[in-house]
Amino acid sequence: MAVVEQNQNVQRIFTEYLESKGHRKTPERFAILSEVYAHDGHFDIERLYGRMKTKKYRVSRATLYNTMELLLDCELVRRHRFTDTRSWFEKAHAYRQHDHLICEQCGSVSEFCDPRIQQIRNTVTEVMGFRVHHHALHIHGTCAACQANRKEP
Amino acid sequence: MAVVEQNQNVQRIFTEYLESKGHRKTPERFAILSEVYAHDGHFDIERLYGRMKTKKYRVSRATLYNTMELLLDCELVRRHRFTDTRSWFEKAHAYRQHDHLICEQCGSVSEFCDPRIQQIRNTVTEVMGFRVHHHALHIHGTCAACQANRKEP
DNA sequence: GTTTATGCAAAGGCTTTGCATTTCA
DNA sequence: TGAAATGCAAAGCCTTTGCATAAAC
Repeated sequence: MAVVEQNQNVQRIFTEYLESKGHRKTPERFAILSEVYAHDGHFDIERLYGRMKTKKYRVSRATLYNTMELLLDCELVRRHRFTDTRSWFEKAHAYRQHDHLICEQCGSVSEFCDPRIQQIRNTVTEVMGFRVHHHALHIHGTCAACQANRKEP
Repeated sequence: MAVVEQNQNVQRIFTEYLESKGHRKTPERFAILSEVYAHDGHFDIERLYGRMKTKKYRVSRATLYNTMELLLDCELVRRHRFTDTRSWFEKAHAYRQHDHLICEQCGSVSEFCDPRIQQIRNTVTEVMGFRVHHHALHIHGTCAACQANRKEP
């Protein structure tokens, strides 16, 4: 899917969400959504703030926090808590389901997919009656690069 | 394994760890370890502080934070980041491997086991060369009780 | 006797809140 | 016009840090 096309798609989803909830369609909200979808990978609020500040659109941190809540609610964005206390986000659409490998040496976060996780989700619903909304599998350890750099970490 | 027996076991592990690292064997550190192992389930620093304060042994929050780092390092304790920013801990020994179901309605955290997660860990190592240390699988959704309470959350 | 750990209070970092101003509907 | 969102700054919460005092070795 082309970038422009995807952008139109998520803007439409966000518009419908805002209308259904009776929220206002402010330019700040759409500028934030657009900036979020302009990049791949993870980001925190400060990085998003910096990007918008330097580029084109200046918004307050408060509005960033507020808008991220909306984007989380309509599932256009996902939130992660990795090892530090702050929140990390990533766009949720046009990104297949994936999980994360977190290197304890260099702090890098990489992605992987495994279909068995879906089976586990199904089992949890069947056996425990838990209605699954989403999941996060974080695998901590040492990435291949760090293993190569020093033999005994 | 009896509680007293388990306590002796983890105290021995902690002693050996402290000696190997050249750290001092202070009474505060062992009191904290003992209190951590006196309860099941998850706790945050404030709860641990409260328990020790009311009961018998008063330690500073700074010492709690410092000691938890030691207990994490020797793997007598595990740290979790659930939905809020603070850290949650639980004792690591005499607790079989398990993962967590987090209810988005009531905030309750329950546990489950699934052997397929071990297979996923093995695959990550084989395919991506990532040396796994530990993992955390968090499944978010609605618990059975909350589904029963209100049909449409 | 040294060196490390503790305890207290202050400082830090991320996030939330309060309120005046602006803006969408 | 009236209600809601923005922006700024202050406050909150959890955590880390600095430093004097106490204690382990």
